[in-house]
Amino acid sequence: MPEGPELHLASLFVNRMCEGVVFTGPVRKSEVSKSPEVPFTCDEYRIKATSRGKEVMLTLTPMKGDDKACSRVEAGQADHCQPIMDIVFRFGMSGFFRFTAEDELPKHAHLRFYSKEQPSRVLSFVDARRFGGWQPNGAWQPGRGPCIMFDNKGFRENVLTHLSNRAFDRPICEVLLNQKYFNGIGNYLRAEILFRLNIPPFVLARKVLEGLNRSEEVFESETAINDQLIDMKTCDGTTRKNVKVEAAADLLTLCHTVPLEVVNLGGKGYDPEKADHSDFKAWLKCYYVDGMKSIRDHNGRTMWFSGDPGPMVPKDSKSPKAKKRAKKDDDDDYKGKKKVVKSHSDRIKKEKQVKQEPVPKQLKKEMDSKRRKSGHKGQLVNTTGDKNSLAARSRKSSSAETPIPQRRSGRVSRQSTQ
DNA sequence: CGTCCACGTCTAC
DNA sequence: TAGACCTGGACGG
Repeated sequence: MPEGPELHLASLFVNRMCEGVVFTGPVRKSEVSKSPEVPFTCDEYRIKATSRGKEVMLTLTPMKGDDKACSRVEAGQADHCQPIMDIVFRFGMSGFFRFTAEDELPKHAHLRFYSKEQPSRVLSFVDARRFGGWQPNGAWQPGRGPCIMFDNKGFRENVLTHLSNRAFDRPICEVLLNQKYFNGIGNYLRAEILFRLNIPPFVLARKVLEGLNRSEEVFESETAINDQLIDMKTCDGTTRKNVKVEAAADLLTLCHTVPLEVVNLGGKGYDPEKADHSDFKAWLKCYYVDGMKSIRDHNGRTMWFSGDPGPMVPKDSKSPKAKKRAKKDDDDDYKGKKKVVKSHSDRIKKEKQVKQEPVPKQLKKEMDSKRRKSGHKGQLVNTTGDKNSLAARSRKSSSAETPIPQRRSGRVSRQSTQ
């Protein structure tokens, strides 16, 4: 669940679940994880979370100060208390937090915090792919910019004062993934943001950004930004005439407000496993939506958009295979989700499972990743056309016109949120 | 069974 | 600017 909104929602989740919970003992790490051990143990401590861009910080705070047994794990003996431990997490492609009973640990729970109750409950950092990780005694990663959601001013300043930097020589869609300037934007957000403004993804970033106001004066009130100012998608984004209106809908503003929309949806944001994912899917107007085009950028990441790709399109760029899914994941298969428990005896020995080492690495994996980046030449793909039948819709019409977001095939028939 | 794809960084030629 | 790092779901044969 890993773009800025998901990281923030994760911090809210931790604070909600851990409110009033007393944790105890050492922090435990799975064997397979390559992230560091967390040298913290305490008889009684609490957990709080905060987020910044694409990072989450957990703060472990001992409850009774020094009189309790607090010691460094590595020291073995209780030499001295370690007052507070900050741990900074990055989620990679698949990280998230869960809070479960001790005997229901999720698969891939790589860092665990145990509550003091008798049947103990456990806060787990879960990360199937292990692209994520953590740093004990950590600080926000240097080099990442201000949070796009919660430091709007800093974020905006940081971009506009560095436009001469070579980082902005690239297409806007690629620069939006540069966490030095857009800490919190990820692949679905860049698509949604550019789509709202009808900005071609492969236009020089500097060109799109230069001339934006430093101060965003239209929005003096931070609070007004959050809710709903975002329906002014009709703005062109290329003409700089109507300052007021444009400022209200400029790219940097949307980099702030669009992610906040996801936060305000509640739920978990991008998380296909969850029932409440349907709200998020309904929110998407471009990313993975039927009828939108997609193409791989210079880094091999799929860019979703509509209309003109812009002049800096990768020549001979690879395009993702014709989409075929779209169909299955919506419609009604939400109801009978097999997502049920299945928690049986076989689930209990989680410890062991987490342990098993990856045996035969590389080889086939390399093949896959290789193929992705240097794959064959392809061109734009209009998902509507390619999905089931090449004829299908008029891929032409959707290419040059103002996009009319087509819902993904599935109905978002409300489902009870678990 | 196999291939392709995924919400992201990292570092090494 | 390629890989590397990983697991697993969807889909094709």
